[in-house]
Amino acid sequence: MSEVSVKRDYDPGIIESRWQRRWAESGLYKTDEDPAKPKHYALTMLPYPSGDLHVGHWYAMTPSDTRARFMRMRGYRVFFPIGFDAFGLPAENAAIKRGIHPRKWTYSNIENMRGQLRQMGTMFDFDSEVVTCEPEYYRWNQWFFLKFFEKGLAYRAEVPVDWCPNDQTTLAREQVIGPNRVCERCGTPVIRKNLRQWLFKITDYADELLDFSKIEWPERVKTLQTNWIGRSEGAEIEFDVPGYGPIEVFTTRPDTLFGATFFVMAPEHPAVEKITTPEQQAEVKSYVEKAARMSEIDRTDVTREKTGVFTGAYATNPANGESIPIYVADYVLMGYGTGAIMAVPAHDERDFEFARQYGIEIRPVIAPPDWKGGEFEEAYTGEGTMINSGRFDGTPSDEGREKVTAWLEERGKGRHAVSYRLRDWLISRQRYWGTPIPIIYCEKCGTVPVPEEDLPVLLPEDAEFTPTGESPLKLDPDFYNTTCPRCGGPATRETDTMDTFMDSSWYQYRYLSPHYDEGPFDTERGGKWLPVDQYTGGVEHAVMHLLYTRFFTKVMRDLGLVDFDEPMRRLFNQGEILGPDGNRMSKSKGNVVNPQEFVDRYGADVLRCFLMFIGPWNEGGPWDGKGIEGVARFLRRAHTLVTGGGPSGAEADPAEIERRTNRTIRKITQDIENFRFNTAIASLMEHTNYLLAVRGRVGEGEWREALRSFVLILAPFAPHHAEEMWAEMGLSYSVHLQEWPQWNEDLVAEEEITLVVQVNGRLRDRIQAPADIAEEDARELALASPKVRPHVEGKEIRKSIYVPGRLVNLVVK
RNA sequence: GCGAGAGUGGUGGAAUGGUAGACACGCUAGAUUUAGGAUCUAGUGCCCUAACCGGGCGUGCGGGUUCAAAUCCCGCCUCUCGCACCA
Repeated sequence: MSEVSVKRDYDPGIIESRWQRRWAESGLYKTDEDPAKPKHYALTMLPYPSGDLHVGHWYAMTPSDTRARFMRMRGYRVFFPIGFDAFGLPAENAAIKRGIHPRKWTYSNIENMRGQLRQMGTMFDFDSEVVTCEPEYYRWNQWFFLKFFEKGLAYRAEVPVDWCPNDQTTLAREQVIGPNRVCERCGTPVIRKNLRQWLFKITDYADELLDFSKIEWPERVKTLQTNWIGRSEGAEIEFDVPGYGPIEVFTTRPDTLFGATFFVMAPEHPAVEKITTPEQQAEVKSYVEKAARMSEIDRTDVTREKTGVFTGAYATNPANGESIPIYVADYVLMGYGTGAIMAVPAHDERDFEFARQYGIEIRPVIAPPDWKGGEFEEAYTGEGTMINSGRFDGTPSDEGREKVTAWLEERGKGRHAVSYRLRDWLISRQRYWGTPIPIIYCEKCGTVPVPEEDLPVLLPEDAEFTPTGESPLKLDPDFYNTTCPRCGGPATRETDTMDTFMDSSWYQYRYLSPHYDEGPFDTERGGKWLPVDQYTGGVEHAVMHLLYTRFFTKVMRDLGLVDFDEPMRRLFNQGEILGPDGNRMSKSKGNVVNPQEFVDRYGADVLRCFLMFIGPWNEGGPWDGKGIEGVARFLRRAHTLVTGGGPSGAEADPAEIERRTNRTIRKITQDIENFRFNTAIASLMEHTNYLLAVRGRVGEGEWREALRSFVLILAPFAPHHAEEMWAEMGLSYSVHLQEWPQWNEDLVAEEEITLVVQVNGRLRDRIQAPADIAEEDARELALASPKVRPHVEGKEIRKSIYVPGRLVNLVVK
């Protein structure tokens, strides 16, 4: 068979779609439920149906698929589902722009992407597909909301919230990104508003969320979540303000209490107005107003000089009875602790800076080790010995923290306290395309949850959804006006919809029984598959989706729905594939790479393998399509192994073929286990090159055996090619139902090795030697080398190091 | 400022104490071809040498440990990401 006809033989357009059809017809990827096999739930993050699958989807999904296929061949029953995160803003924005309904836009995208997902050649179980904008799905969002409400985990409160002026909705704290505080979706800087909103009490689970002992997740994600939760331990201390009453502060350093020489309140603190003396009223008022006008970005700019205003009032330090001045300053934030602090300039950098500026006493109360007395040039924040602290003088500061707290507690002036940076999860959104919050407001009965049997509260199809800043559902009288389920009187519905992160917090459970209508999922089936064994997705969701879904699972456990604590046992973060210009791919930058043209030209297998080959999966990087030719060549050459000339002789060493095959099986197995797809492909290439080199010089039996193993280990990477080759070898359908080949460690070992000879650590020669050569023999061999001799002649050999099977290093002088 | 990750040929990358640059891209030469493409063969870190034989240098920079360092330790530089007045 000539090379030309071989080339025509593998036409990806024909061959790939033919196998895809056959796979679908034969139900090859229907989930294997065989209870005798160990289970493996592999999950890739729920994609948003944005229109077309872009190369980023391929990058995220196909290596996951490769690993799922591998697990299946290794004897696991594998559940590998897919679905669509179908609610959310882009649908609405597109709908507004094009004048079509968000549902229509979303479904046509889903339709489109379903076809493209099949083109990828994945083993997704499409029967388990979940579409989150379906009433049969969001009904259970509402059900969860009701359960949360019953448990006191869902509540409504007027809170300062982040508002995106572009998307015209509130955002959760996690969805405000970076120092510039921009919207996670659109990049617009957010503004502050006070609104009555629904929140989930994720803070109740803060401590448990800090415990990662039951999961194998990347350190990076665990650190991000830990920092996000921001637990700090300390004390709440009451400072009395004569004529007003006690005001509480939170501090992590109660041991420095005696050094508090002033007191600061956040401009938003509700007591500010009440404690301010008449003479200071005007100045304080103008400062507070200025702070309110200032943007969040300016307000939190750390390089800015500290500013503040004296209120005229004084607070009493409960430790020593001293009166200290109360300031209003914007470096104290209302959103953390109690919104008021005791300022200890000697031992806090910010307080130090402020005290210098306003000429306030800086009194050391913790003596640094080796301190000789004298003024502080900067705040000392480390540990030391307590001084100027009355009865506590001489106490080490770390001990002092507990002792001072206990002392305050005895006198009813303070207590041990823990503070978190984590805020409750704000779930209200003032947009149309989301899950209606199942709450009814009745004048007589107040806030009434929609009874479970009335779910789902359907999202009206014909609402006017152009954003106005108000919830669109408010403008739909048929939706808005209702009757109270309790008293039957006139009532109105909650018109906000839920954050779409609600949908993705529990979708992995719904996949198990997407049409189940007696609960969010069939718990019996859950017992057979849960929890997720291997999750893969981008790190950008570390403190959003990945925190929310852990929270959800813990609540679900407390509701008795699951009997474990963590949703996903293992997590792997793949990197992000960037545009050719090194920037994130986006339509506006015009740097989006469309996978379709590569699929058309080379086929899905080539694109899959190329994406796995370009580098370590966790690193991502800019797209550079040039190297794809190399992968195309590799698969073409691999294919010619079965179509090209067969065995015609037996000159090649059969042991060598066996050894190489075993070694490659071992390498590929270990690489897939460790997500090192790039080196796996490299060794497949190497093995292909070797097999091509010995083709025609191999006995029939060895050749077939070598090819069989090769096709099996190729199968997870290039499923179409492998299937085609398998069929061409006359083997029975399907390669994907075969068992993963075993390697034999004894057959991997080399009989002969390249012995490296160094003199004083410098490479001088390489000598072929038996693998089990003894030290003396190796040294003798080395000394006999004509390349080595000039470097050792006339010199004393002081030492020789022998690394068995690798090298000899002669140390001479 | 704090925390994490990274820095290796023209390019993507491999090697986690023992042959630096596997595997590819690209490039050069040759074969095949009317030509181009495709394919095949050989070469390809840099420098000295006409070439060979040799040799030297080389993993961001500087030092150290070791028979031996891209890899371990100390100090610095650069880039990327995250957090950032959190009391």
